[in-house]
Amino acid sequence: MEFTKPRGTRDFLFDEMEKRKEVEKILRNTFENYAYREIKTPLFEDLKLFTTKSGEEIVEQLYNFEDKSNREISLRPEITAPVARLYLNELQKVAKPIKLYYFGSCFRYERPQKGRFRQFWQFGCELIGAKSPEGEAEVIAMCNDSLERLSIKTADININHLGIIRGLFKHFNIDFETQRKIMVIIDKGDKELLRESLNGNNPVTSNDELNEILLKLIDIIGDKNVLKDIENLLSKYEETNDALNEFKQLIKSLESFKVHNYTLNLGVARGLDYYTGIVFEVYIPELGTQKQVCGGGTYSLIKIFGGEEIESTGFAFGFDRLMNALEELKDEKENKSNIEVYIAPISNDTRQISFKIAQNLRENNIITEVDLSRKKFKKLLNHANNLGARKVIVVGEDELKNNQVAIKNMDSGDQELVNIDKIVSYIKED
RNA sequence: GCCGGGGUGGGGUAGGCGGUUAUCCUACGGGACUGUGGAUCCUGCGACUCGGGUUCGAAUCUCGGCCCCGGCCCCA
Repeated sequence: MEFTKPRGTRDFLFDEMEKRKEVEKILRNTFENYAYREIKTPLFEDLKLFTTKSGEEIVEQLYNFEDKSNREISLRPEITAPVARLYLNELQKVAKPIKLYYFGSCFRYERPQKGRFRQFWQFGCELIGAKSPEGEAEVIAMCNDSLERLSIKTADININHLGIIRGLFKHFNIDFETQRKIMVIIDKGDKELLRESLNGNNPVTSNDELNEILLKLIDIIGDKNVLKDIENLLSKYEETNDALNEFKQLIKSLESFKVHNYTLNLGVARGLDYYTGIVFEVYIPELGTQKQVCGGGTYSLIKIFGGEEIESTGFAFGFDRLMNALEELKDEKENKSNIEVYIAPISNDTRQISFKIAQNLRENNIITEVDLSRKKFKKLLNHANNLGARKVIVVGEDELKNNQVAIKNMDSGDQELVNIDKIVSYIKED
């Protein structure tokens, strides 16, 4: 074969697109139900937009290039930064809070593996300028709602408040560089590595008291009852009070928003310093190594791009991983075709009338296929069967003399004569 | 960027210590069957990922590229 698709990309065929559209529809309905409205940003942006947000190191994971006027351009690796840019360009004077959502593909030059592609889709949202625990709670509620509507029951939402650990850093006067190192290690979720990094031969910080608290903190995972443990642990560090209070309010609001399926997990972190409030991640254990299907949190990103200080809470689903999860979790139900009616003209003389019947059905939103290949009648039934059509309309001369056609139910094999004028109502009734 | 396993008709596969025409299933086309499907039979179409090497001879052995599947790194 001459051409193959580029590494890490995929073609989607009919059945798969059908499923993806269904998921997309559910997510759109959910987000719009919470009064979010859709935006769309370019597939490529100035390279600087992404390096400013994430550092020069990410260039090696970007699809970047110089355009014909020597502009440094990059395909977008995510949509948060473009949204922040859009906000600065267009939305600064719009009444807050602003709710927006997006769905589009992103590009990363990475090694493909399970749940990771070079072109992939993100479905995400931003709540801009509503920094409050209840704002964060509603965002999480919408995330939870999305998963429920997709019938994903094994998803686990892990929530943390980074203000807590930042309060500790402040208390112990930890410099930014060290903070960042610790955050990165916590983010990895590797407790052994953390222990080694704090207590080993070459510790990132020599503050024993801090180390001990950190090691205890990241072990705290559980439902809202672990709040007490956290409070006990932090009672003497008043720099953590504000964050802890916000955290408690968040949890209270979560209950009001009817979110019960969540885990408080002080081990969820982010390596980047613009996260200011809660962070959360959703895992689906069945997915294996790339089990994270969603990440989000509250951050102050816009200031980095030169805007006024404003906080935003958002998250994005890895759309392809959601699809993987649904595939993984689906119960064995057969892939039913959506073709409702197949029209089989018995002879060449009945073709034209068959097309008229087809158009009539389609005008009534009945998914209809009609033979266009001039196959023999027997083959037509075979084909209709392979397509999974529910009903076949047999258009033959004998019946047409009485202004009738035969409609065959492909499940039962039964067949009835129906007047041509009654076809639509006959199909709809069934 | 690193480590492993792979790549045979459209889809799924057998063969693999080199040796005639590369196996089977399925799909697709035609037919047995002049207007009734999922069956049967016949028949047609159609493949060794690419390039170099070893050899009289490579799907098979060897090296490299590309791609796929796992995993590591990374994950904004």
